[in-house]
Amino acid sequence: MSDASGTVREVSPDTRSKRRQIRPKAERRQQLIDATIRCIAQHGLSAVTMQMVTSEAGLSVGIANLHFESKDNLLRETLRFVAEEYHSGQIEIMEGSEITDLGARLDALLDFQLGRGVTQRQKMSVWFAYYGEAGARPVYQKIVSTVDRLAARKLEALFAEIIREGQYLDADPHDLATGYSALIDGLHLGLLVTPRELSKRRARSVARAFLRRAFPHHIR
Amino acid sequence: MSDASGTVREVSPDTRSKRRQIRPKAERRQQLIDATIRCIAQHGLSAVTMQMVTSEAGLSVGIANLHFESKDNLLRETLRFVAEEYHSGQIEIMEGSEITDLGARLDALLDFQLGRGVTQRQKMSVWFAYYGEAGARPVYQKIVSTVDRLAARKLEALFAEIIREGQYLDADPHDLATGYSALIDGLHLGLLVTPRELSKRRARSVARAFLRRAFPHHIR
DNA sequence: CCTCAGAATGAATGGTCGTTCATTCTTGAT
DNA sequence: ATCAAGAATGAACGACCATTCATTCTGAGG
Repeated sequence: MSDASGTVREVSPDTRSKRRQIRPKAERRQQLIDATIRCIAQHGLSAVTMQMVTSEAGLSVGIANLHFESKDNLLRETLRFVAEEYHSGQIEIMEGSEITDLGARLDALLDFQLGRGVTQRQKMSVWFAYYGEAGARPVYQKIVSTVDRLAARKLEALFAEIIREGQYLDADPHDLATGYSALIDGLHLGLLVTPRELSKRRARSVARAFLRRAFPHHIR
Repeated sequence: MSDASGTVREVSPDTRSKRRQIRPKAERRQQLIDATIRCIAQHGLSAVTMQMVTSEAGLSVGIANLHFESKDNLLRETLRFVAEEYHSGQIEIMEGSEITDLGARLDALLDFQLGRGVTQRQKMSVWFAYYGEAGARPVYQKIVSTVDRLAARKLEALFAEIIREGQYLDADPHDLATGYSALIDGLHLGLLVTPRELSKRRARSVARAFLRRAFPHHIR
């Protein structure tokens, strides 16, 4: 459990140095954000303390307030990082020019949204920890909705293209995009809260079924 | 500042009764759970304190530890209450014998899930506040998954009935039920986090579109 | 080799939290 | 009217939190 006690040592004798290291500000900030993500995933947002985060990062307590002005700020920046990572990943796929086939592009998006990178417990925990507080904290709402809006627009545009290409009548790209995004969110939630009853494999199959019913000519 | 010393007295000793009231244990417990729900919705789970909850309930600090043994226990019981309220509402609709038409029953379910009672910000906030911590707290996972499982089974059975009645080929009730539940969860999330971009009206239309694509003969 | 700007440290601080329990008060039975 | 049972109170306590800042240490530039 507690490898902090020293049971698990750094292997390389070089890096093991307890000598204090001076590193550029940007690097330390990222180091602390990464540690914060791990702490939220392991202990829950409400149990995260500055001591916890800084010791997880292998640094001293004071450093968090040196690079971020406060705990509040650290948490805000951590949310911003996770949100932007997720949404920029989506947008990259939707804007990328390597994939020309629309069906294949949709598949790539689904792979990203329910693939290894995103559905790691760590990231999902952070994601929903903030969602849980969003109702009471407008700041969180703003951070999420800002990046969300752009991705939603891009998804809607992709769907519109597919609808045109497939001649799908009475299919509204706006509603379909909203439904698909909600479905993915809900599946993430299921993977987090009831992992016993929902495997990643099945989550992907469920999402794919949604797309197949909407765009039968493009999916499978 | 120091009105505790007695400088500010009750004005009208008769009507302004701050007289302490003795009530049965069950009533006090519910009173505290209700107050907890309001506090979580307003301040976020991580900001909730015992003082906050008890003063919201109009009672003294000590009372929470009298009726629940600890804060942890109060929070657990609050989650259990909200979870059971939501799921028993669903099950009542799915088991009820007043509605015989399967399409109408589906509509009633959707009305409940995205209607006034459930999508009040208060309830949604509580819901997702706990989901956010669920990754780190197995107790929460257990509470949710226990009630969830029963509702999921009932939904699956309803879907199976509809599929049989409508002769919907290659429609898997299990996958459809998972997808529908995830969609509803995702829509709740959207209503909570980005209420500006998703109205209740549109959320219902999106969910209805899902059901229509799956069961075209039953919905609309 | 020396210097010093500023990165890193961690003991100390003040504030807030959950919890306790001696005391007060209410109610129903006597 | 009296009393006992126990519900309700809130001041007090100890623990732990975020934040500060005097001090130590580092490494690039001279």
